[in-house]
Amino acid sequence: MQIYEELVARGLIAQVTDEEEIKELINNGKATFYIGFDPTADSLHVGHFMALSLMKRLQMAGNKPIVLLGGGTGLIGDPSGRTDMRSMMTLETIQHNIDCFKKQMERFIEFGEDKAIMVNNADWLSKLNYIELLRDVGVYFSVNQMLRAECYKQRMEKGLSFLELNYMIMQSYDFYYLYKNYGCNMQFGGDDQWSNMLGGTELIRRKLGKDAYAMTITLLLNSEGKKMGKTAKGAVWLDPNKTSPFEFFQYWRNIGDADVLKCIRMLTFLPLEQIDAMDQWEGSQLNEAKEILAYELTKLVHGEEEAQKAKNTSHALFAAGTDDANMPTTEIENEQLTNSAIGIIDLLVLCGLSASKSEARRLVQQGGVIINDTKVESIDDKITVEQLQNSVKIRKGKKTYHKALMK
RNA sequence: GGAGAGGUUCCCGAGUGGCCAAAGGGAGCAGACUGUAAAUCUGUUGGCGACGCCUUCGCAGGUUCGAAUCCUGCCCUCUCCA
Repeated sequence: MQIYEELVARGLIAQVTDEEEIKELINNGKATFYIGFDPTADSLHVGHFMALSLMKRLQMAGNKPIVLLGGGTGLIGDPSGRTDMRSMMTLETIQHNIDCFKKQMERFIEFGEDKAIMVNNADWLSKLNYIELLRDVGVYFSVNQMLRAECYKQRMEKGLSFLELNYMIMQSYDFYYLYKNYGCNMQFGGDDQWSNMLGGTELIRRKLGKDAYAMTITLLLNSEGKKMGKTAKGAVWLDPNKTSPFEFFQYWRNIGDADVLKCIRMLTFLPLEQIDAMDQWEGSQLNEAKEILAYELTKLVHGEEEAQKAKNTSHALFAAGTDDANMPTTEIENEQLTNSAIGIIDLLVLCGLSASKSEARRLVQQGGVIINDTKVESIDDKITVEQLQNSVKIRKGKKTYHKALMK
């Protein structure tokens, strides 16, 4: 099976500008393609991960990837598919985010001569001259068409600033620039980037009379149509300091039944035959599939050792219910004790298991706190130094475990 | 620039002088049921030294015994006109 066919089989392709041509290019390793990453945060997330895996897949098939860091476009902010404007970032923040991105990317993609290259669009975008740009590039864009673009739909109600409207032009210019200077003939990206990407192919056609291609990756949606890779607290990050390998593992371990196979297919590098075999699984057998998914992804992102650890912790907690060394731990200082003990409410707050004492009280009153396998019955319960010296296992709800011990 | 509408708690959205820490829904959290799933049901969702007190309804002032609600100024958004 060739790479294009594999991408289709994995359900990764959302839209393409010219199927035959793209198939021909990537199946024969003739594509030089780019994917843009705007430095919107100090860590990559699952959406970026998908793009990077696609990049890796194509690289393995002999194509040449260009990672484009959006040092310039990040200054503008992509309005695509958003209901409100992104907050403006300072140059320093953007630079910091770019540095963070670089480090994480090097884990996935091989950079170097004849391998992948990395560029920053600040290098050319920030040098543009307004009047020149308007005359050279601006003429080729129809405002009427831009406003009709799907990605701005939501913004037509809430308001779209001129700054943001220009995002599409910048991204189109990037493609044009890379085409001219790096022979980049293809752009990939999330499906929400479709309009922006078409802007680029159109610009190349109009300015150079050449064809370039674009292809989008299916957005990872769950069976309810919501974007995956997000929790109530925010994105699932690839940075272990923002989302620990265990949390990361658990996120995938707890995926809905209806979404497991799709995720395995789209996100892992497991052979398709093996995945097709899992397709038959039903009911609680899916737990096994979820574990495979969680393990594979944790391995890709955090390495085999961390993946194994996360898996062990998960087993220890949910299967056996015993203690484990990898549990998040809070050390209690002497000053935090009164009469050689600490109230359960204070302890919960201290460990970050509750945002406030009120929340902690509620939690206890609703029977959601278990200490060392015993349910806490009263909000006045105390934990003594002796207990803390041996370490105390706190369980909040069904899935959150924490350990507290004396420093 | 002109005319109109509007900014409410995590989000949507009610409330137009006291009964408002603010309806309803969504989302979250906890409990039951389960397979660490989904669906469903129940409770809960500003803070604290908690039958009380403090902070919150765009921002800053003012009127009043009392303001999310009335007045003044400012900021922001949308719609129509230019």
